[in-house]
Amino acid sequence: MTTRPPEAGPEAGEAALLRTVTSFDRLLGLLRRLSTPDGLSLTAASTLYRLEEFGAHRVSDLAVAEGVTQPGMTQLVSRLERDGLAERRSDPADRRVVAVAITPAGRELVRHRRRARAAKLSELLGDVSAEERAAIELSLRVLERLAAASPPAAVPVPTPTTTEPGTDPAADPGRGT
Amino acid sequence: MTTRPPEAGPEAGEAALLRTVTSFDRLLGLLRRLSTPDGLSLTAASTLYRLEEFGAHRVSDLAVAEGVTQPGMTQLVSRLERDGLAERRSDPADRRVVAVAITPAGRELVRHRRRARAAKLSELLGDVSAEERAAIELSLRVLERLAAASPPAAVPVPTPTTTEPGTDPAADPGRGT
DNA sequence: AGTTTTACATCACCTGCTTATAGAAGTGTC
DNA sequence: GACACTTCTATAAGCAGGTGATGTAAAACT
Repeated sequence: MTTRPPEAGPEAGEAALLRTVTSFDRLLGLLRRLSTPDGLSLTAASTLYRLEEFGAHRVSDLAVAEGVTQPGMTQLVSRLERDGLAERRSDPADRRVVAVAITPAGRELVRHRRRARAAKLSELLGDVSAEERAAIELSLRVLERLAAASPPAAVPVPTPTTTEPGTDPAADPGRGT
Repeated sequence: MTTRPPEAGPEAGEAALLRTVTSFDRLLGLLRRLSTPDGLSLTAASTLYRLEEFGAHRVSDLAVAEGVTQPGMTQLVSRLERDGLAERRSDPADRRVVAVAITPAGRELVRHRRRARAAKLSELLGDVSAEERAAIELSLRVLERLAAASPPAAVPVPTPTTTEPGTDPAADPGRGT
């Protein structure tokens, strides 16, 4: 662990990449330690966050965005609906489409979860320097951006209206291609 | 998204923390996109990495280190053993204990996986600036360190010998408390 | 109108965890 | 040195959350 500046040689970057990959594969273990007892799986939480931030989505767009198959997302939406956290709305313009939207209860749970996990994360970051903390915050945002931009471009609702995202019950779930 | 220096006010850190938590919960989706077809779950990969880097571990230590229950780890070890990637050795000093060690085939697979995922990650990081890339590398190492240090301190084998870690078949899997 | 494509749901199945419990081996007590 | 107690791993039963294959209805093409 030499304190190598980022502009080191190219093969040094190669070695660092291998280390980074290892750390990557260990992330799930860390996520498990942050677990909160709200009964929400990681995919469920991420989906709810998305619905809250960007408004209604069609099922297939959610599937791509979360990196699961369409049947998997259909089932997840069914679970969310059963628990009152999301709801299905039919699109009058295209009756094949289902628009999935978050419910007030879903919003409430998202708020609670965010706070609970923030507290846990804050505790976990107790011994971390401000510099490292800043690096974590930056890199997680970058990684999130990468996830959104990667393979088949899972672009959420383009929010064509000027309403608050996710608050418009008639938000157009048009596909994001 | 102002380019705020890390020494900003305390309540600004609070808001950033909430964003960070959200990104955190989305990490699984990103991990799914990196998937390689080697049939290794994230926990399995992380466990193999650990065995490769730090040598033999007892089952319960692995369970703590990976954040799963002891029966869960017993089953994972059984799967690894069935696939020839790890093996159980009995500890003559304490016959309750099982020392789990990686096999040559396991090492081989770890090498392949690391390279395959490094290639995928490298591709994913194509548009990322060197600065952001350095932040990612740093933060992942910090997060890995945090995971290792958090709850009941899952310290691996102290490697009392001077042999290459993980290459000594008789590495003492003494508990790390 | 007939074919093809798109969008979602359903089905059967599997992996990877969980909790509860059992069993075997070490440890401390008297 | 027999007893209770603790520690370590394994087993059993069950559930959540995925997958791939397929069904069904609506839209789009020609």
